[in-house]
Amino acid sequence: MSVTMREVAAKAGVTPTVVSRVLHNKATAIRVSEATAERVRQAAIDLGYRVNIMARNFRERQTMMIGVLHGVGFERPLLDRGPRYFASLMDGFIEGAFENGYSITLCPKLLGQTPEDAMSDGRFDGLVWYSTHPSEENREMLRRCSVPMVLIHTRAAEYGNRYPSVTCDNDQGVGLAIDHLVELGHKKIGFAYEAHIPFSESFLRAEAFRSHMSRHGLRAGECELVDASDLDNYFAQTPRHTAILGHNETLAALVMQKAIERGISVPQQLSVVGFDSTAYCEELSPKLTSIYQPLAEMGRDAINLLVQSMSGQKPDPLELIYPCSLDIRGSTSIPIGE
Amino acid sequence: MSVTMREVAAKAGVTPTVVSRVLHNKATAIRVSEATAERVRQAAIDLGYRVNIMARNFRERQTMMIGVLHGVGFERPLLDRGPRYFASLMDGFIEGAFENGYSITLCPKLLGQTPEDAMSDGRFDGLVWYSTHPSEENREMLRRCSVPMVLIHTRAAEYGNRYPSVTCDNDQGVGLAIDHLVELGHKKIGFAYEAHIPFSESFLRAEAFRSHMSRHGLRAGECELVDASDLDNYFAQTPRHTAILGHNETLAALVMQKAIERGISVPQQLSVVGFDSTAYCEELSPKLTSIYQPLAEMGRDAINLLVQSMSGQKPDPLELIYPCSLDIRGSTSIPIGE
DNA sequence: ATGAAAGCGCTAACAA
DNA sequence: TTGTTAGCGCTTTCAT
Repeated sequence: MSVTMREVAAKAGVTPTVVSRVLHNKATAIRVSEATAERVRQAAIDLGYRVNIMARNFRERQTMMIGVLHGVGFERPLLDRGPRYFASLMDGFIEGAFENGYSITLCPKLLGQTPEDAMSDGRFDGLVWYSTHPSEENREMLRRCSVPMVLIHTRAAEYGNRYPSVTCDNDQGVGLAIDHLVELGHKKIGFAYEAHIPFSESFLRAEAFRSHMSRHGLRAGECELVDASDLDNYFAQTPRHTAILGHNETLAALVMQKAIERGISVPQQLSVVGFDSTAYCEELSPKLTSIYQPLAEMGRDAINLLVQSMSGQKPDPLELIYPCSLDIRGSTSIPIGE
Repeated sequence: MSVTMREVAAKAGVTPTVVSRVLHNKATAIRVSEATAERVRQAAIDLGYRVNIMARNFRERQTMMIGVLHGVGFERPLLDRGPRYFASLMDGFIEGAFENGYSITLCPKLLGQTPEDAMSDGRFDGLVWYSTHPSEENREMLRRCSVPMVLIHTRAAEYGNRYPSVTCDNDQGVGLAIDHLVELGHKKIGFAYEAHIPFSESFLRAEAFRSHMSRHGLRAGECELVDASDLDNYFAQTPRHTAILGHNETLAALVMQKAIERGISVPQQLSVVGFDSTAYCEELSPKLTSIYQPLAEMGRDAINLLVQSMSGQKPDPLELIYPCSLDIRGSTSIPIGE
């Protein structure tokens, strides 16, 4: 197989301990004579020695790997097209991890049978949790997790401040969107979300929706909540809103598509606003007006919090909350006939 | 720390050997009484036991991880915007790896100091090599690599058929582009590439360019090769071509941008064709006509070849070559005044 | 059906 | 300055 430390030691006429010290110890505390050290280094080169990282990781109980549980609780998204939420996050993860000398591993469900296994079997020094689905199953998973973790789109408090978190300011972001629509003259505004998939953030955003609507003296009752899985029904009659805010860019895109299929023109007859504002919004037709959250930056900073946790520090701050902005594109305009 | 096998064994009143057999052996050869097995399983659950994967990997000399050396020999590309070459490949890698129970790790250069380290230190069961930069440094790296690898965009023969490879049919792809331009009526066609970055494929594509030009009886001398790093100069005077084929989508986009900056309209005054045809081509204005290669599929199949290598089989076939097609978009039209 | 023993390659505490 | 020893947690012969 490949060359081990023992062989290098033999060739240099020393013990493996010395080889380890010469090759891998911090320069300060080597305490090996330069002559010996040189002999060892030469032997290592001659033999093409390379440390067995798995042996070392095993002994040191660290892997320099950060795991991203991918597709747990939702479909695995594509990177090369379509909604770019995950791709944006990944860019941030990669940047943050590489800066700190960590690598990023995308981990399928079946690795180690259950996600819990992948989380707790020593494979990773830390984990990124970006599933926004707070099912009992997922909560239980987080509870049992024994490695440092950072939460994205879930507040630290939801899990007893056990893990640091990175979120955007949903309330403020939604406020921007409502303000924009109200300024355009909209009064009948709906909020589309997936009723059967309880994203943590859809509650927050729905709540923000209600509060900002009422701030403008607008109605935001049951009728203003549009179930995304029931859009066909919704559009079967003339929509009861002149504008719809989607819980994320995927949903907003779906709303646009379904509306257009029904012959409802966007933005003339229906304005649509999304949440996320990635490059995907630019690809849609019309281009989607969307609330921007700095996903790549959030991903990078999440890794930095995680790195703090992994090195035993208490992450400071425990929560990072990013303000949103609004990217106005072609999917919003003044409402018809007003 | 976390629960070890020894503790489970103690609780169940057996030895670690038995625990290992019960919990991790293939169902067939367990050879443990059902009563004991049940006791062990219960003890494991009670204690929340989870195998230490690093210990196992170390012993078994396998990691179930596939490494993607990322940004070696080129800038690390973004996933969420811009040229989507790497994102498309990644989608394929992820799909192929997950299907086979492997995870995908993106590995920064600094991991283990040199890329060679990351390649040969036992971290990965296999590697994907998609750097198309055949520098002497890179060649040396491949030579020293001691784990199974699959090459993308580099033919197996370039490295003595030591590794399987996945490529597209560059000649056929370029042929499609030239045919398209000639059909439109173009005669003065240039090929843009980065003269100072010797991508393996730019030689092949340049060669294909020459051969297909001459098939049509068109000139393809030095003047038809446009150095992408010198585009400002090229466009300082009226371009000597009515159409330019870029070595990849990034370059083609750059050609378009530089032309438009100079007030040369695309496609009216200059037709542009790219290579790769990802979603990025749709984002450009005008949308970029481009040679399509099925990157995601290629990535997935590359992993499958790699998995064969990793399991000790000779990959069959050793080379996979994919035909290209041409996606005609808005960046090509009939030449002006002809 | 179960156990004992060895060892994967490395590093660190301790000894010389 | 160098060596000895032990052990990380697991799996696998080889006994019993």
